[in-house]
Amino acid sequence: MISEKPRVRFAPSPTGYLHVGGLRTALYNYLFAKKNNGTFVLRIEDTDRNRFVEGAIENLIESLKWCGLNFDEGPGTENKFGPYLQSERLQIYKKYAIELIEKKYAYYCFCSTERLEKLKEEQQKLKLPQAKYDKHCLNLSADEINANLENNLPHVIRLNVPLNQKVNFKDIVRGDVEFDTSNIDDQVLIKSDGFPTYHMANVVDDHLMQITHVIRGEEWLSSTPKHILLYDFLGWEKPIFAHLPLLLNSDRSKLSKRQGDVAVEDYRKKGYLKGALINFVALLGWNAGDDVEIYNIESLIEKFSLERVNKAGAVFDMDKLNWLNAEHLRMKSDSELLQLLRDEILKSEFNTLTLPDEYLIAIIRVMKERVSFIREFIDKCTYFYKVPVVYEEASVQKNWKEETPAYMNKLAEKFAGLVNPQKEDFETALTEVATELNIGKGKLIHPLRLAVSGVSTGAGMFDLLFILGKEEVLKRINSAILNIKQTT
RNA sequence: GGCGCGUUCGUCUAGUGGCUUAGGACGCCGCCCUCUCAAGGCGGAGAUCACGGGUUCGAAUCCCGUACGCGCUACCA
Repeated sequence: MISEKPRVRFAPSPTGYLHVGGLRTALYNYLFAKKNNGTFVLRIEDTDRNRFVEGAIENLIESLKWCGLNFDEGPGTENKFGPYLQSERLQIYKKYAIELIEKKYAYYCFCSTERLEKLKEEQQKLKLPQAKYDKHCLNLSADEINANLENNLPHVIRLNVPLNQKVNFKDIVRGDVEFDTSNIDDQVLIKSDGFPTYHMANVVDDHLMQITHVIRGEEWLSSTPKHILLYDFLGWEKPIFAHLPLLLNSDRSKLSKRQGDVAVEDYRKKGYLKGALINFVALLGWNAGDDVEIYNIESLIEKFSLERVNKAGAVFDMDKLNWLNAEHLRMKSDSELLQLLRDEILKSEFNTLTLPDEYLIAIIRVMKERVSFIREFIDKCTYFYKVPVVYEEASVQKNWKEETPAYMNKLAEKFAGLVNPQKEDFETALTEVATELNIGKGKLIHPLRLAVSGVSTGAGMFDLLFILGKEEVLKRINSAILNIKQTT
């Protein structure tokens, strides 16, 4: 446990949807906060006007909420640390940028993109280890700067990175990391449109919002020294860093849209349960050190620790997600499943049917062990929703023999005599018929299943009969006798 | 190219110097259960712990090097 209450943030840029990698980052932040009685902040890093996407923020928050990762502070919550949209904090960044300029830790740069490009080209031609800004504008006189500013010359503000210094920090996941400032460019802090870059905004906000732990993706590890410099120049206390391993495609490249679904909403639409998605994503890069694989959010909060986060990237394995989905589905109560199934029916071809709760719950009970997705309570047993019109060819060949119609007639007769039959009554009746005909029960069960369901797989035979009810069963048997054509 | 990070079964991982003939999970295969399909139970195949050197009585575990992968190298985040 952390003694002081930690404050962590999930700081996505609103590019249109919540990426599963982002979900994992958000989740670890959330778990860490909840575990340590801390605060989970959502901050929107919308400082790139070129990448503005209409509705992206709403969509992001919607996905987060669906997953159950509710933030304590963020857009819409009134708090002394707001606003939480960086685009609404421009003056704040400007203020600190000016402070840095006054301390000579930053400077105005009036270089044109043309000059910058030319500089880069020349440096590449010289095969320099890397292209860096040449600090040209650092040498401008005060008069020149003022004149340029007065003439409204386009400009940026750059970080004045010192040469030949070591910057090191301790990362919770990676241990000690060290960089040489000679490899760090004079990063733009404030762009010519007045917006800050990520580096400036994230440091200023993390400080002002009193963030204690910066938990983010590994792609930020390389720019952390710039942030360290900024904290030092501004005289601020640094947060603790934890850089998370990346999520990967099956070919070990960074998880991308090209190779499958990456948005949380995609998985939601495909029918994954939020509990399963969370469980799965939590285990991608973290484990408690034991053999437990199934978690709900509470148990994750209880067990989570940043120290047990792995260093290496993890491949997103759909097979395991599917298995987890089935496990989570089975953990749900009948009434929870009923609600989910009703939602699913509304979206299906059976949305006009009036189905009583007891009927659907009966289906849920017999199909629960046979499905991985809610939609399969429909797709894997459509015979509960409609009369079979086609009969599975392979099963017809295997089970529908010359004598079968006679057997089925006999069964139908026996069933017809039953009064308000329960599951066991159907079973007894079938056993009697088998005995009378002097055949094995299988000789009746298989063709009966085909006649009643049209397929060869599914719920137990007598469950099936009971759920459908005597009248429906009789109808289907008779219809099958008329419609199934023997193939032999 | 430079800088940084990483590397245990196909995949997610356990492992922090002797308990390890490297354990679990998903997937795969087989058997059992059984009216089918599942679920469940049992079992199997699957990792020379990237490679090469050290340190040590002893290394997947510590050190060095190499290879490979990934990330960053923007007035994108």
